[in-house]
Amino acid sequence: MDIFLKTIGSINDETRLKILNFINQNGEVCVCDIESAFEMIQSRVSRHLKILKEGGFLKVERRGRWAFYSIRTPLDAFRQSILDEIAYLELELPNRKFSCNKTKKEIRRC
Amino acid sequence: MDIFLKTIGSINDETRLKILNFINQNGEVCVCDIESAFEMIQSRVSRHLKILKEGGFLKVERRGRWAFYSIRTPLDAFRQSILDEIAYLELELPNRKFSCNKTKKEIRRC
DNA sequence: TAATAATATCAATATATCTTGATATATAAG
DNA sequence: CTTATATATCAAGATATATTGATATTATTA
Repeated sequence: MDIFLKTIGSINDETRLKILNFINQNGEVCVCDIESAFEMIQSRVSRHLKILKEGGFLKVERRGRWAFYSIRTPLDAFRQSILDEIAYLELELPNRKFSCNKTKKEIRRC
Repeated sequence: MDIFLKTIGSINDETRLKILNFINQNGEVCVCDIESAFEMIQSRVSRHLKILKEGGFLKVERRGRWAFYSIRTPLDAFRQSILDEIAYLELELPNRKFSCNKTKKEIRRC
């Protein structure tokens, strides 16, 4: 029950739907990717990512200075059906900007 | 998007999960059935039922003094998957009490 | 080791949602 | 036609969630 409500609560927000869809389309992204693409302040992005992670949709992997967020795999059927439903919504998503200070080598590894 | 958020918002509440599951198990119920089974005041029940209806999970049919709520049919695959997921949660549900003032004839019709 | 960059967390405020009690509406019964 | 019953809606207060700016933490670079 608590897990279910945490899952549902995590997608009960327009900003998080867009972020989740953005990651679903772009694959692994770091916090600053979302920050620059959505033009949101860092603390806001970080908080939303945390909520999506605790909702069971995202996983995070730290490499160097960066925290790379991506869709959790394997994803259970229920969360996958939610993800599919969100993909249908035709949300207006910003383009990825690659604006954080990664070296070419670091970007290549992403 | 707005419809999606309304759907998600409607199940983002412990009380509504229980009410939805109660209706899913008991079939058509009137407001007072939920009122007595859950020992909740009427305005609270009425409000939650409205939200579940607007979330696309319930339909309502007025017969006589009563408003009978039931799972909307046909239910789309996404909402059905949510309903199935909720059924798995093993929520503690109260028993139905049949305590409102229906005549035997009226109860028979339910 | 000091400075910088990326991220996380906290406190304050703003906004949304839930609960309650009061009132409105509609139907049925006396 | 008046009263009672079932339901819906509203306003006020309580609770939860979102946003922002400030600060903390961690890894990297100079």
